[in-house]
Amino acid sequence: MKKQTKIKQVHNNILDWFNQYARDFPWRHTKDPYKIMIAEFMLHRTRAEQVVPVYNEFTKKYPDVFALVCANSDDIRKVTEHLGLHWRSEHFIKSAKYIVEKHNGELPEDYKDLRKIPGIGEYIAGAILTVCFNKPTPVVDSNIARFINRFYGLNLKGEIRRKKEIVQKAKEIFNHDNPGQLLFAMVDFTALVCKPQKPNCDSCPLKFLCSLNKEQKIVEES
DNA sequence: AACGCGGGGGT
DNA sequence: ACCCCAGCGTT
Repeated sequence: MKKQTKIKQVHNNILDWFNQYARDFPWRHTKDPYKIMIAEFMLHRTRAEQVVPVYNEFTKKYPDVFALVCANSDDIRKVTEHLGLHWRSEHFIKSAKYIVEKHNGELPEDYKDLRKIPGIGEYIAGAILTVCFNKPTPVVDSNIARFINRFYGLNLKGEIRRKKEIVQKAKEIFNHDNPGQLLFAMVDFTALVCKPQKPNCDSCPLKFLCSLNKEQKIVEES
């Protein structure tokens, strides 16, 4: 068997796992950056299953940024209100106006330009770059941060998401020829296996590489 | 670095 | 009764 780097094994094991256990969501069938942006606004601190019907209604009603920019703000609010975080409905309106005015309705492919769009932060910018434009970019949500902290035994505490060590590891992980698929795989893996509480270490495809597994150190040393 | 936002589902 | 969720903007 060919020797692989650790990061290659992480990629292979995660993607093999993903082939079998991937969740299916409507925004995973498009690379339209507008729709990815809409999905990510809705997924902000909100469960994916809860977003599905809202996303479907929203994208049917406002299929592109030009439809959205013409929309009535009360109508937008009605579609999105039962997602909670009510102030988010302003993001839909402000981002659409900004994209039409500054970018002629096209989402930019540049990180700094994406970050200037109202409501788009580090995570959403990274998600758009990886999923829509296939540009390797470190994408760190709270789940991926937790995974990195565990897997590499960093033992960081507090607000770890933006810490240098976490971002550096994320950079290595997302340096991949299909970073968008890797993001979806990481999201599902950290939601279903490497969960916040009671992770399913027994069925984990990375258990023999993980710092939580004490046997791993023996394997490495032998 | 830390906090508020928020309804809804899981445990 | 908690805890957590594909984060962002502000302090």
